[in-house]
Order: sequence, then structure tokens, then C-alpha cells
Amino acid sequence: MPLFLHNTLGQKKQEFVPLDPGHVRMYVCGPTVYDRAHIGNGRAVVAFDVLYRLLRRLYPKVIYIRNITDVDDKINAAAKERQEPIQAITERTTRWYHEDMGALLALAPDAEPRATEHVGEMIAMIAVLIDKGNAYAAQGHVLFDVPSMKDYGALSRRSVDDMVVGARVDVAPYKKSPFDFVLWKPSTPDLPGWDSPWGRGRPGWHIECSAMAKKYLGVTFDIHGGGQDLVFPHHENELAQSRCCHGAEMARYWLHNGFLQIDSEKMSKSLGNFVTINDLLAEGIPGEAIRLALMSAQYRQPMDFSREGLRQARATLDRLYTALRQTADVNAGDDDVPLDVLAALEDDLNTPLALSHLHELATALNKAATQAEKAKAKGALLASGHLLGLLAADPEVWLRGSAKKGGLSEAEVDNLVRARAEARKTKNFTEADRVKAQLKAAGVEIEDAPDGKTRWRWSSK
RNA sequence: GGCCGGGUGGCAGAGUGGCUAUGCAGGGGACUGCAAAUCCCCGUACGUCGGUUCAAUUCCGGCCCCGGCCUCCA
Repeated sequence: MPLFLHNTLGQKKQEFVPLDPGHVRMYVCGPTVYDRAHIGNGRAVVAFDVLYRLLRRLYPKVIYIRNITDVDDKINAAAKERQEPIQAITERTTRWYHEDMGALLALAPDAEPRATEHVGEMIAMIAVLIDKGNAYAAQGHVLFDVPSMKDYGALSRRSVDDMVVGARVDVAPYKKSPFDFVLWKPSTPDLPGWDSPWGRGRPGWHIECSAMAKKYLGVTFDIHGGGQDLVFPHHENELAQSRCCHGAEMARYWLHNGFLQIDSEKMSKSLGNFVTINDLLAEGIPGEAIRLALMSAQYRQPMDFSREGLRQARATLDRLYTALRQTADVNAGDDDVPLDVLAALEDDLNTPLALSHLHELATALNKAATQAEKAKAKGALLASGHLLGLLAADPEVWLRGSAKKGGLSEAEVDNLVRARAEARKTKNFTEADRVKAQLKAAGVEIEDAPDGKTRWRWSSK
């Protein structure tokens, strides 16, 4: 089954046909580095990480670019407010971002270009746009001339006419049309700035992605992704700039993930109702559980973030890792990812359906009677998990470390488990139960397997 | 106001014109010294009003409700 992806441009699922099957190219909008990433940001990263992993499986070479926006008015404001150098903020936040996304088990992109390192490319693009009559300089600014592009608005399905009514646009005196947007703006001496043909200034928000995507991926590339809120104006404007500058389409497939909601309301920095990834990690919630929770709804659907969702994600991982632990002595077969798992992902990244198949594989593994059956099911489960960026941990480590620990060290638990085993051997069940109760009070669950082995785990309840 | 999503069993969440996922929670059973884990069985859901159809949760239309974008935001 071929890969189908929902294209915002045209609003329908389409078969994905890369420009060059030998070299698939994807660009995803990355963070503006001034604050910790929240789990909504994490959702986007996880969604495109799943796509990246799937593409790498389907094609021999995939290049994935995710930018870092390190010049922005919000960064300037944060620096002023905190009395801190801009670079200190951007570097620290970038480091945090890498840590948080690593905890979510997201693969690093092939490159993470920084805006500040590509101002030259941006200036060159702006100059071309002026030459071609799609941009104009005015009072130290350079603006994109929206009416110069006939079908502006195609991506976000809005026309300039629609926007006139009730539009809240920034009407500045230097704009020819109220919808024109800034490519370049002047900087005061206390703000970051670069010399340009239009004076010392800094780039507008959208131009960096156009310039960097062109540099790393070429004029036209396969996939451009980001959150739904980037459709307008960010991606609409990128598309406009790039196409007018290069005379060719920017990207062929535009993908947008849906929002995470809290109490049925969008989670966002401006609303202040966000939870950072770091907050959750600090509470002891494993990154893999957060990742799974984010994959439990299809990426385009609205999704409510909840503690219950995290609890369920953790329960799911406990179940899958338990099945793997019970068969720790079985060598996984080299079974490939089953077709139904692959088919689910190839249908616009239907991760919940794919996960349901992982559950079926776990059931098959639990039920398997022969070594051959176990090896087959285990191989299929691991291969599927790995494709989704899951199940890479040692099951023993996961089960012993997935929950909040009680007052006992692992060695103490091991000793008590051994003491209980001794008591059971002599049929001293009173003593055995006393030890078990003691362990339970410390948050340790005992499991006497049919094979005679006793295993334990930190209770997740 | 314009444009765009969504309303599925107690919860999460897929999906389909007739065969009604998957998991969590709940009930029953098997197994177990007791448990836990595991396995088996069970509860029969698709906002609302109409239409099309032999048959609609699934297609079409109206309505209601929730959310998003139109301003920085994944």
C-alpha cells in the first residue's frame, strides 16, 4: 500500500509521490527559542518524527530540516525583561529544547539551521523579490506586495476580499495594502541588526524559513510541516515569498497537526494554560509515556491533554513491556513490521490504529505456546514498536523504573523478594505474605510466573 | 462575519453503507498457597431532526453544541 498524506493544499488525502524517490526532503517549522517547549510543541515534534521514521523506512534517503528561530521580537522582549543577553537565552533554550525532544524519543533532524546564520540568504531573497516587483521598500521596511500575487491565500483558503471584513490587520502607514507583510524591518541600536541595502535591520518572521528551506532542500521540496496555526499567516506567506522569488512551488505536500487542548481549549503560550514537557518529566513521568500519549490520537485530530491520558499511556507501556519481559529469554525473530501496522501508518499516520495492532501483537505474544510462535510475535512487536519510536528500553528497566519509587532501593527489594522465596519454599506462607505486604506498602508488585520465576515491578497505581 | 476541524459505549480512541476495532476502567471465569501478571467471556455506542436506500453511526441536507484560524503561537 502506498503512503497517503493529507495535504492542506487541496484539503484531501493524496498519495505521496516524492519528486525524487532516492532523496525525500522535508522541512518542519521549529521553535522560537525564548521559553521552554510545552507539550503542544511536543505533539508536533512527535507527529513529524513518526513521519520521518516512516519515510526513512520507505525511502533510501530522507533529509529532514527543522529550523531554530533565534531572532524574534519575543526573544528581544524576554532579554529585556530578564536583563539577560539574547544569546544566553537562545542558547539555553535551544539546549532545553534538545533535551526535551530527546526525552520524547524524537530523532534529531538532519540539520537545524539557525535564522541568525542565514541573514545573508534572506537579504538576497528579498532583493530578488523587489527586482521581480513582488516587494517594495518603504521607510526602512521591505514589504511583500500581496496584491502582486494572484492566488495569494490558496493554502489557507482565504481571499484578500474575505479578509477585508473585520480583519484585524496591522495597518501601517508604509504599507500599500493592509495585507502586505514585513520581509525586513529596521532595528534600533539596542536591538539585533544586520546591514542591508535598506539600512541596518532584521528579518521579518516568514522569510527565514523560505531562505533556509531553499538552501538546504532546494527550490521545490516534498513536505512542509507544522502546527495548524502556522497555516496562516506563516506558511501562506512563506509559500508566497518562495514561489514569487523562485518561480516555482515551494513544497508539494503541506502537512499540519491539530492542536492539543486543555479543558477543551487550545493550549498556548499566550493563553498561559500550558504544561511544559520539562514539568512532566520533573514529575517523574517517563518521556516514552508522554510520547505514546501524544500518539494516541491521529495527528490531525484535536486532542485533549489530560493526566488520565498519560496514565493510560503508561498502562499501555506497562502491558507491552510486561509481555516482552515474560519472554526475555526468547530471541526475537527477525520478523518485519506486520503489514497492518505499516498500512495504518501509511494511511496518513494513523497511529492509534497502529497502536491497536501492537496490542494485538502483545496478546499474541502472551498467548504464544511454542518458542517459534513467541519469537515471531516478539519480533513483530519489537519491529513495530521501533518504527513508532517505542519499546527501545530494557523491559526490566522500564518496569522497575516506570513508577514512583517507594522507600526501598532495588537491592533491598531484591533481598526481600529472596526472603519471601525462602519462606515459600518451606511453606511458611504467613511469613511470605508478611514480606509481600511489606513490599506492596513500598509500592512493589510481586509476580510469581508459572515458570517458577518471581518478578517484581514498581506499581504504577 | 468569513474559512476550517470535531461531536462514537463509563473513559480514551479507530473505523465502516449491512459482518459493530483496540486499550483503560467495571463484572464473571481459568490459573495461583494467597496474590499479581496472563488468558477466556460479558456490557452492544455512534449529537439532533429529516432525506436517499432493502439497509445509515457510516451518504445528503437542516439544526444544536464544542474547538481552531482570520494578531504572536505547534
